[in-house]
Amino acid sequence: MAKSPAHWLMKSEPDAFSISDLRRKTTEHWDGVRNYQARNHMRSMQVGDRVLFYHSNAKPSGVAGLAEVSGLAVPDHTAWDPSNVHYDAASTPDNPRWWMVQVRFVAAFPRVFSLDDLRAVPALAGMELFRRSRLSVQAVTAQEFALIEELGKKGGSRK
DNA sequence: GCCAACGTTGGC
DNA sequence: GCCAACGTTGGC
Repeated sequence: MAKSPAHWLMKSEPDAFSISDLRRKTTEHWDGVRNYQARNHMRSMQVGDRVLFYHSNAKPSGVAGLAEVSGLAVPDHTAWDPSNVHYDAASTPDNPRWWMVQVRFVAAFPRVFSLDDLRAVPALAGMELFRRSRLSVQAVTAQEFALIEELGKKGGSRK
């Protein structure tokens, strides 16, 4: 049993699904993840785990707000739909390959705490984000999470 | 739009 | 099991 709550960073392209979308919907399934490491992270998540909602491919990219895990991983049914962009014929209802958790909106930062903002904080220099930039679901430490929560709520730069 | 990083696929 | 080719991610 992992210590609870754990802390995560989850990426979404805001054009597809943003922190504002999550605020409007309150909860949403985090579907479409097609990377094994990211999937494994989701399968280890517990309800109540805390999440940094990260906007990727954005202007600027960075942490846009906070969420929490509100539902354990379940099979990602979008993998079974041939018309879905994330369709994967290798995933079946009998033997699902891809999974998704449910997340719940917690807070939106007044401004995105950008990559530049993150890089400017020495205590965050060890973040996986800087080494594994392509991994869409990452673990963060409780210390990193607390610092970004504090700084993000104050508002990042306007870049 | 470019391109570096890197995960996946498939031939052998 | 190796590794080249290929596709995707994501910052810029």
